[in-house]
Order: sequence, then structure tokens, then C-alpha cells
Amino acid sequence: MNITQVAKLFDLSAATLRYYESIGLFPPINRNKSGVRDYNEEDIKWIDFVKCMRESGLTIEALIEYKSLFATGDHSLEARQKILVDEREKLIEKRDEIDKSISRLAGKIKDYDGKLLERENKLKGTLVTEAKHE
Amino acid sequence: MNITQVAKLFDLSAATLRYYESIGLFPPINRNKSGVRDYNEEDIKWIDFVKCMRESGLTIEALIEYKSLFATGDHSLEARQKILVDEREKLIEKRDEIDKSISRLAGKIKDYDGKLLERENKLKGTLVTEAKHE
DNA sequence: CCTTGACTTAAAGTGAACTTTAAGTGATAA
DNA sequence: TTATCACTTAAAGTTCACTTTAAGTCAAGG
Repeated sequence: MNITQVAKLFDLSAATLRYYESIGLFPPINRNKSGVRDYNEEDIKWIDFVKCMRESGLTIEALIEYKSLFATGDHSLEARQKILVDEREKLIEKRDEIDKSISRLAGKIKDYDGKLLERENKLKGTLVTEAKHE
Repeated sequence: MNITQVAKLFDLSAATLRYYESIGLFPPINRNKSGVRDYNEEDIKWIDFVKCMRESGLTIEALIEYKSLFATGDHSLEARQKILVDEREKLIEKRDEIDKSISRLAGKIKDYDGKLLERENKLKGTLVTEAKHE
């Protein structure tokens, strides 16, 4: 798979893919004899992971650190797991924040239902009054 | 309440509070005779709302729009409610994204447990082998 | 009286994460 | 053979949401 196809697949620009690779977000992509990137299954998995995590707000930095440790082999297993655990914690906190906001918005939305009803009733009152005057 | 107290209360800087007010994130704060801001209950509620929503990722723009409509009175009730509904939708999507990432991280973390066990077993194997050679 | 703290405007600076531009090389397909 | 992609490096530009700086005014308290 070439860069354009991968870009389409993940809705990223080729520039972003090169940028991500250049800063070490995932291992270097193999090239064909003419130096063109050829993405394999593993690469796709990495990119999928990176994209998912970035969308959830993991920093570039955390992902670079993870990938760097990955590159050092088995003795970094614990360290890598720790990063994942820490990031998961952060995401859980974030999710809880968002849940609070969702509830809060729900409450406000409900309040607006009340306000809208109130306004409707006022309008009806006006109409009744007008009817009386006829 | 003056700006310093409010800043402490919400862990925002006075500069940020002035900035928020200047761009219209909440209605203008009343001043005392010498022109110093004096925050009342309502102001505090606004700021609390704004801070909560900002932390969940609502844009400054959405919040400004909401407040602007608010300032136009009752005929914007529907429009205001719509903003809240739209933003809630966005937050729900975001939360679902984050949930996906949390699950994905959980899976990977578990995988690492497996890998760590494997490594441990290899280590044991080595020890056993060494024992045999004794 | 003088320090402290609040106020103002305008503008420049910051950091994160890209995006775009420039300027060039090299391979492949019609 | 010429157009189309892909590649490179380096650097500048963009957006968002502040933050900081500068340069000054004004009022209250010890």
C-alpha cells in the first residue's frame, strides 16, 4: 500500500503521515527499490492505533515515548505497559469530565423545555385576553 | 466577590477572567463605584458553566454564540436550546470515541500481562537449563 | 504618602500539532 | 517523452486559546 492509499484509508494527509513518521510516532516504513513507502499490515495497525489515540487526545509526546520504548525491545515491556495504564487513567478522567458536562447540558436542555412551555402559555393568555375584547 | 477571589475559586487567572469577559463568554460583570468588578451569584454560575464546558472541549466560539443569544432575550430560547443539544451530541460522540480508546488500551494492557508472563517463563526455563548443567 | 491591587488597551509571545510552500530529484505509466 | 507521483529538507505559516508585557490610570488602606 502506498502513502496515498493509506492517507485515504485513515483520512489523513500524506504530509501528516510523513510528519508522523519523521517524529517517530511509528516505526519507519519500508521502501520499495525506488525509495517509495510501502505500508504493510503492521504499519497499518500502528497507524490505526496512533490515529485512534490521537483522536482521544493522547499527546504526540506520549505516543512517541511509547514507540521509542517499543523499539528498544523486550526489556521495556513494563515501561510500555505503564504508559498505557497511565494514559488509560487520563482518558477515564476525561470521560468522567465529559459525562458531567453531558448531564449538565441535559439539565439545561430540560430547563429550556420548561421555559418554552411557559412562553407558550403566556402567548395563549394573550390570545384569550384578545378574545375577551371582541 | 472580586476578581482575585473568583480566580482562586475556579483556578483561573484574573487575566483569563478579563479575557473571557472581553470576548463575551459571559455577561459583563458589574462594577463598584470605583470601576472594580464585583462578581455576584449569577456571574459565578456563568463562570462555573463556562469552565465546565471548556474543560470538556466546547469551543470558545460555541460558548460565545450561546451567551450572545442569551443577551437577546426570550425569542432566542429555541436557538439557545439547539446549541446545547448540538453540543451535547458532540460530547456524546467524543465520549464514545474515548470509550473505544479506553477499551483498546485495556486490551493492549492485558496483552502486556501475557508478554510479561512469557518473559518470566523463558527466564525460568533458563534457570532450569542452568540447573541441569550443574 | 506610598504601596497594593484593580483597571485599561494594544500588541506580542507561547505551545501544540499540523499544513503549506519552495525547490529540487527520481521513477513509472500512457 | 512528458505528465504524474513519490521522495527530500528546511522553513515559514496557521489555528486555538490563552498568557505576558508594556505603559499607564485610579482608588483605598495602613
